[in-house]
Amino acid sequence: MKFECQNDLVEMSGKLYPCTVSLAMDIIGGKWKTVILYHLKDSKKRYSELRKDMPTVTERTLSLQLKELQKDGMVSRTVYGVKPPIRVEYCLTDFGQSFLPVLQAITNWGNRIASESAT
Amino acid sequence: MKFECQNDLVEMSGKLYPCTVSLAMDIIGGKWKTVILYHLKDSKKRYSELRKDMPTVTERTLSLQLKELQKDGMVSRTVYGVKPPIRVEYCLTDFGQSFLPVLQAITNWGNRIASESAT
DNA sequence: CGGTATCCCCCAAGATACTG
DNA sequence: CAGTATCTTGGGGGATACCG
Repeated sequence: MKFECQNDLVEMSGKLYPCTVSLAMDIIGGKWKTVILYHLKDSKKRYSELRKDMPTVTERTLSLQLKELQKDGMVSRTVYGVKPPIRVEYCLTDFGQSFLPVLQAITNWGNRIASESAT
Repeated sequence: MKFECQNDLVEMSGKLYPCTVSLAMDIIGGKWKTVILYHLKDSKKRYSELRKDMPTVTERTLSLQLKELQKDGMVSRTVYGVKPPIRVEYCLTDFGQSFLPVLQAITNWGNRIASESAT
């Protein structure tokens, strides 16, 4: 299995990374981002649906992480209505979709760890 | 692209995770772990070689992250010699090797981001 | 050579209350 | 319904000096 990352300094949105692996991890790192992306992988979801999918994340954190995912172009946010109760839907962008192969690899690996340790 | 994670509470080494994606990210999350694993993917490396590969990480952090990777069974540490100067080699374990497909996916994705933004 | 020890700072993330 | 506002805390990570 041979593969290489771009192993020079990379600049992106004003940040410097030692390599492209580092850059990628800055976008999807943190405790919750991949979990959010996982729950958006097959369909758009409302905010309240994400909360049900992830009962252990706080509102504040979910909100902040969604904002960062938007800022990085991974997720889009669409508002329906203007007076409360409004409806907000989150959806993977095309760029977010490009992450799906990575997410699948992470998911497979995580499943394998859990099942092997359950032996 | 259809795939599912084990979406129940998972327990691992005394920690509780909401799903297996979360579990996987706890092992490889953080600023440096994937970068370290990247530099170990093809061959074992000495501590000093890793330092050269990653000039922007501090000694303390490199040391701490290597310890966590060992604790999680991703990396093995072998010491040669007993009196300074000693030689220490770090190497992916079999479990660490199982992470390579994920690392490859992350690498490809990171490269793609960097090249597309460089347009 | 391959690390620790020490000190410090920032901020990710939790808890809880409140709002347009 | 879909979030902010506030406050708090743990610990990840940096800088630097030192050690077996």
